[in-house]
Amino acid sequence: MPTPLRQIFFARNTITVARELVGCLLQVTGGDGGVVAGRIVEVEAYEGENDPASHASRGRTPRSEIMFGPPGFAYVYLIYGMHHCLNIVTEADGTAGAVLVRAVEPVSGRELMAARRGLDPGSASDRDLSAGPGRLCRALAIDRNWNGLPLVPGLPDSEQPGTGQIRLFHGEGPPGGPVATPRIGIRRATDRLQRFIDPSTACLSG
DNA sequence: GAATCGATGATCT
DNA sequence: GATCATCGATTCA
Repeated sequence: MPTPLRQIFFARNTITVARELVGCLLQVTGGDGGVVAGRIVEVEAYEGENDPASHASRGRTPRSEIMFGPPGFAYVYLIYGMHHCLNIVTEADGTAGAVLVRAVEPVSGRELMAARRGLDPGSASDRDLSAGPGRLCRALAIDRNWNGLPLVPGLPDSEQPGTGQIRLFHGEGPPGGPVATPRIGIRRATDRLQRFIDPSTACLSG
């Protein structure tokens, strides 16, 4: 396994980080000890107070506080009462920003992902397993207990009960670079091309 | 295959 | 009380 991405990777402009995350490997050790990994194929960049679609757009609140903190931590929240979304905090400490991980292509632990999703591993497509932020969190067994978990080595683990470990590794990006498109499922700032995808995969949401 | 719609709870006004 | 960075079941074709 190559060297994990370190905190300095995330301590940069949110859009730059989002672009460069496409193709990286996401490896998750669940609270149950199961290990799964996927290649990131779809992300969205959410900036701070100048991005109307961002949870940080109205300044610091109990929920958005994590986005203003140091980079390389998980921001996990519940949406529509039933789905979790995984974000990675970006920018320097004090500046808000995060990248939403919207889809991964399963690389290992496919059977465990299918079991967690309640699908038959034989007939489920990669897209069924982990395309879409809610599906992805389900397949990776991530819930809001993981909020605030460090995703990079060298930081003190927050030792949240019932959580595991997330690590990211450099990977092969798309040949022509990631493609920028409008973000999905939002109402504000829909003109911004801040969704980045690997166009060569069938494992995309939306 | 495309369109529609309900579930369900934290967050913010 | 309205909103929401979603998903899956259902309906119609």
